[in-house]
Amino acid sequence: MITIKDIAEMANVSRSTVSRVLNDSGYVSEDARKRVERVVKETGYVPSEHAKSLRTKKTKVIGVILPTIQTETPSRIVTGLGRELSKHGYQILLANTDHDKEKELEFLDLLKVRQVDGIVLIATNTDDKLMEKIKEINTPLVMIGQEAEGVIHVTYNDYRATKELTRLFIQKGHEKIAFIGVDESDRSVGHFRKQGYLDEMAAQGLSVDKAWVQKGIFDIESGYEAMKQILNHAVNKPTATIAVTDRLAIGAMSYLKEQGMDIPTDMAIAGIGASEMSQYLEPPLTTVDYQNEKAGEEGAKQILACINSKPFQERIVMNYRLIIRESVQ
Amino acid sequence: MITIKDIAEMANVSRSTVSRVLNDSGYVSEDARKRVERVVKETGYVPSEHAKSLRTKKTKVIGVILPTIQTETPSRIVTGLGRELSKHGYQILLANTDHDKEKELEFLDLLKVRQVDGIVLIATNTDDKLMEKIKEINTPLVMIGQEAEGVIHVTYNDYRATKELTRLFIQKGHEKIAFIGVDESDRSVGHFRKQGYLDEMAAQGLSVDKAWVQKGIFDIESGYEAMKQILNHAVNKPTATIAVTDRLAIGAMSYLKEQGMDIPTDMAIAGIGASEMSQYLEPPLTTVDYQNEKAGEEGAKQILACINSKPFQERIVMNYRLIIRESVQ
DNA sequence: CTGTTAGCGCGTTCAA
DNA sequence: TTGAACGCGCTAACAG
Repeated sequence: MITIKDIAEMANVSRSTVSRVLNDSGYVSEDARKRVERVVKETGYVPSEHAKSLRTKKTKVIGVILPTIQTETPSRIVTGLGRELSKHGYQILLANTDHDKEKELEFLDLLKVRQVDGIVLIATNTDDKLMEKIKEINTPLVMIGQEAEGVIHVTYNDYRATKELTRLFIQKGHEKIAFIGVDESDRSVGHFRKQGYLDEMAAQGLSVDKAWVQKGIFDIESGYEAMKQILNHAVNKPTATIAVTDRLAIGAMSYLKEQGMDIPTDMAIAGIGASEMSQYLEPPLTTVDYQNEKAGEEGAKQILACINSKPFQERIVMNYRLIIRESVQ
Repeated sequence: MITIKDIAEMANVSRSTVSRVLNDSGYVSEDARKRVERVVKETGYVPSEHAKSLRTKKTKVIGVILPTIQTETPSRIVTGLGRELSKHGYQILLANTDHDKEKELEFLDLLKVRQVDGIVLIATNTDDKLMEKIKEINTPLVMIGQEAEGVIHVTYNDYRATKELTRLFIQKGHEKIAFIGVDESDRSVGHFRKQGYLDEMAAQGLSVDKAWVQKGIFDIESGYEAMKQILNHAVNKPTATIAVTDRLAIGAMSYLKEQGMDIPTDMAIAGIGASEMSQYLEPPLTTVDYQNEKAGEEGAKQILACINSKPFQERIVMNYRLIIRESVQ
C-alpha cells in the first residue's frame, strides 16, 4: 500500500508538506505543491480514511437507522439523504432494524463505536428507552418521521393531513367515515393521524362509530383485514374510508372489490404516502404526498449543520400536498 | 473518550494484556482476565474500530453499490445482504449511483479508499470501463444481477425464465406474442431475457413481427408507452405480451385498460419480479419470483468467503419460480 | 515556507 | 504469563 511517506520521498519533501498540499492548509510553495501534485497524480495515491479518522476524530460517515428499506417512505428518505450527504463528501452506513426495537438500540451503540459523525434515525417510535439511549450516546442525531423534545427532528404534518382529508370527504357529502390506522405507539402515523381524523369529525358534529376505526400494520394484507372488520362489524355502514398508508388503502380496496363493491360509489377511499402505484390503481387513489426525499435532504442538512456547529433548526415540519384522484367522490 | 489505556490502568495491567483479553489471543491469567473484563463491563468500553482498522487492515465494512433503492429488486437484495452480513459483524456502506454509470466508477474508487473489506455491486451493465475498474481496484467484489467472466457473480436465470414464460403463452394457444424489454446494454434484463423469448418463438416455429418488440426503461410510464407502440404499429395484433419487469407490465396494463381492452381476453400479459403489488392488480399479474433476498444472502456469503480466503463459487445462478395468475389465459 | 516531532488507539512482536 | 516498545498512516503543533 502506498502511503504519505512514499509520496513525500518521491516528491522530495516532508510528510507534513504533502499533508498540507492534500488538505489545502498552511503555506506551501508553488514549486513544492506542483511536485507533490504530480506524484500524487502519477501514483493515484489517496490518503487512508482510517488513519485520518484516528487523528481528526471525523469519519465523514453518517449512520442511518431504518425499519426496512422495502417500503417507499424510508427508501425515498434515504435517497434524499444520500443525495445531499454525498454533495459534502459524506457516506451512509446502513443499519436495518427489520422493525426490531431492540436492534434499534443496538445499532445506536454500534454506530457510536464506528464513530460515525452523525446519525439519522428514521423512527417509528419514541419509547423512553430509545430516547434515553439517544441522550446517552451523545452523538449528533436527527430523527425523521417522529417528533421528540430535545432532539432535532424532521416530521410531517400528520395531524393536519388527516384532518384535511377528513374535511375533504365531508365536503363531498360523506358523514360516515371509517378509519384504518396503526398502533399508537407510532406517534406520527398511529396517534396524530388518528387524532386529526377524530378532531375533524367532532368539529363537524359527526359521530364516529367504534367499528369504523380499525388498526392494521404496515402491509397490504392488514388493510384487507381491516376493511373486512369494518364491513362486518359496523351496524351503520360507512361510505368513505381513510387509510393511514397507501398500502393499507390498497388492501382495503382489494377487499371491497372482492365483495363486489364499487369504488368510489359504494365506498370512497383515500391513503397517505403517494406511492408510485397509487395512480395506477383502479380507480386511481386519492392520497397525500409527503415529499419524503425532500425530508431526507432536510434531515441531511440539519445533521451536517449540527456536526459543523452551525445553526440548525431543532424542529422542521414538512409541507404536504393532497393528491385528489378518482377514488374519492 | 475512553481508550485501552484507561482500561489498562483501571485494571492494573498493561495495554497488551487488555488487548489479549479483548481478542482472546495469547495467554492471560485467569485473575488478570477477570479484572479486565470487570472494568470493561463497568465502563462500557468498546475499542475504536478505526484504530483497529489501521492496525489490522480490516474494517468489517462491505460497500454496496446500487442504481437506486427505490425499486423492489435492489432493496430486497440489500435486505438479504444486510441480514447475512450483520450475522458476521459486518456493516453496509451504501453507495447510490442513481443510475449514473460515471458514479459507479467513482464509488468503486471511493470504497477502495474507505478500505472496505469487500464490495457488492448490484450491476446494470458490464461495460469494459466498469470491468477494468473492478480489476484495477483489486478488492474482493461480488456482482449481483449480471454475469461476468473472472468476477464472482450471482445472477438469475434470465434466459430460461423468459423462455419458459414464452412457452407458457404458447401452450395456452397464443401465437402472436409481443415483448417489452429494455436496452441490451443491460445484458441480463435487456439481452438474455429477450433472447429467451426470441429463441422459444423460433423453436416453436413462430415468427416475430418487428413491431411486437418494444423497449422501455425501468419505470411504469415507459411500459405504457411501449404498449401504445405495439398496438399502434403492429399490423398483426398480438394476443399476449411479456414485459421484462412488473413495472413495465403495470404500465402496459394501464394502457390496455385505457383502450378498453380486456386482460387477459384481448391481451394476456406477464411480468418479471414478483413485485408485492403484482397480486393486487386487476387482474393479478403472472410474474416470475427471482428470490432477490436470497440472492443477496448468497452474495454476502460469497464475499465473506472471498475475504476470509475460504473457497467460494465464482458463479451462482439463482432458481426462479413462475407465479401464474389471472393475467394469463 | 518547511521539516521535525509527537501522538491518535490499537495489535503484535520480543524479552523478561 | 506479562509488559515495553514499535508502528499502522495521518495531522497538527512547533521550531526553524
